Amino acid sequence: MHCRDAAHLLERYALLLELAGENPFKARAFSRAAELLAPLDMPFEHAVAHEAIQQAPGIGEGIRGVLAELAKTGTIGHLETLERTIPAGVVQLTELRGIGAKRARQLWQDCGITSIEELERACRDGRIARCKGFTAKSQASLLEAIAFWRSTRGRLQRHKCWRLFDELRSFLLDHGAQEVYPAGELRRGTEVVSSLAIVAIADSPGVLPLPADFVPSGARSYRSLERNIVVEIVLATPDEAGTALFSATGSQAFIHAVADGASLPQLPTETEVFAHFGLPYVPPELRDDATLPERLRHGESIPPLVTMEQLRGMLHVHTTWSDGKHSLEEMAQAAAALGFEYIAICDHSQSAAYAGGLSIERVAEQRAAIEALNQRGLGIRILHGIESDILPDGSLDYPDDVLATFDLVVASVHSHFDLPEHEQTERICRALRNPYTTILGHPTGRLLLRRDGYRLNIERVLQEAARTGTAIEFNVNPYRLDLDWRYHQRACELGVRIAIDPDAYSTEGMLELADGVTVARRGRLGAQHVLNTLPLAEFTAYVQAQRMRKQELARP
DNA sequence: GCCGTTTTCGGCCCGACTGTTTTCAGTCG
Repeated sequence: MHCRDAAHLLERYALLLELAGENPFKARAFSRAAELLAPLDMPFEHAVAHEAIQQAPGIGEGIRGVLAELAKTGTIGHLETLERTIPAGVVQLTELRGIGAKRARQLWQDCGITSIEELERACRDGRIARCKGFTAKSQASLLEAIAFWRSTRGRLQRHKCWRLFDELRSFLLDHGAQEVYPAGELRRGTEVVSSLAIVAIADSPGVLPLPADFVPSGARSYRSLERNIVVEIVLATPDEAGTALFSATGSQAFIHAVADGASLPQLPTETEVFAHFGLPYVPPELRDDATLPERLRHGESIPPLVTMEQLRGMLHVHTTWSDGKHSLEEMAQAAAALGFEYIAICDHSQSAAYAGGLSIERVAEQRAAIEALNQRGLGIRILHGIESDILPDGSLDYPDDVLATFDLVVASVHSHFDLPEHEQTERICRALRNPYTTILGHPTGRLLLRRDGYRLNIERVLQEAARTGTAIEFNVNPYRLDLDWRYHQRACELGVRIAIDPDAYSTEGMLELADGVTVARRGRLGAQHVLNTLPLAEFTAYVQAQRMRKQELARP
């Protein structure tokens, strides 16, 4: 068992304990153990044998026993018992916004609700409003939460889809496939994925076994509806690999525009498929644009899109100084190993108490720690940044003399999401005018398939960013992918630089940059539009020039 | 369940928001 699977079971255990009415802090203790294990990339059995895990803070006698049981038997007996006593539908209730373990338990025990479908019927019949602790108003908001839940079903954030792809890829490679490629939306870079397409290459694809849940859906394609999203596997020989990949990648409208009614020739590479139709190779990220083939035929060329290799700086990462999982040194070393020239540590600021935000004293201590590491030399330059909360009035979270000590400032909204659009916009614009704001972090605050962004006039924000010379983040956390790629071209038109940031809480989080670059390419970003493609010297000069310019602007 | 003691109980990242049980509990970030 891999550590991440063990962590998954422990999280599940924590949730079921709480649904069973146990002390929430007991559940939290198991949840913390899961958080400890989740980032470890090793077999769970190895991790458990480690002294560092056995003696880690938060791991005591009870949890040690559960870990030992899990390592020995591959399961947790008590968890299995809970799975039998708590209906699966009750567990699912917690997927609704505004429903935690307490309320799910209440709906189950007091109102006899054991699934989301039942809850919906009960809300429509007005029965929930009569339950203790609920009213007509909460009944209405439950219906809203159910509608939102339904609208997000059958779609996955990209990292979850990659996990599913990796699992199926391993299976196919183990069973005789020579190569396995992602296609469809995952390859095109859509921010969420509703159907996963996979192309498996084998000399004799007819004899390739597939997981049991796949049934035929075409001549050489198989489909499963038994996962969170629709999954399609297309089998092809090496000679027809290019065509299979081209077809499975889509979009359908793009394929039609390329082939213009003609049938597709079976060819080994996609480049040959495009050449057959007199076109240059079109990167998958641009293949939602069905008018592109026609424009290419009329002489338009494909813009050069940013690549992972062009990124020089890893901006906006967290460490154990606030709520990150890895130390300053571990994060810096990991970024160095990925070939980055500089890394900007941006832990949370003092108002973010829930995330261990840094007091002014801690800021100074962290600065000294970073200087010491830079003295030692880790093969990467560490910049001292901060992710400063934007306070409700639009000011930043430290006085100017403290802000001036940072090498850069990412300013982000983490509270008061519900301001009216005009107030929220003005709040953010005020933060943009702050001379020390280098980058506006996750500009809309959306969490994909979880919550919409705050109400905001994005055009006004982009214009103020342009006027003040402030960069805007493209936060590649798979839940965020914020600023939405649809606004990237507008930002570029206005001359606003985009910072492609991992917002990583662990060294693994840094790896999400590569996939984030795929999504950024969808917004047609080129290296020249991206702030952190600048070499270190130019980056620091940019920050200095930006501060001076803003101070000029601030003068009456 | 874990932890640290003003050591064997009483806290548990902290503040905002929401709805309503009008004085707080549940949820969220």
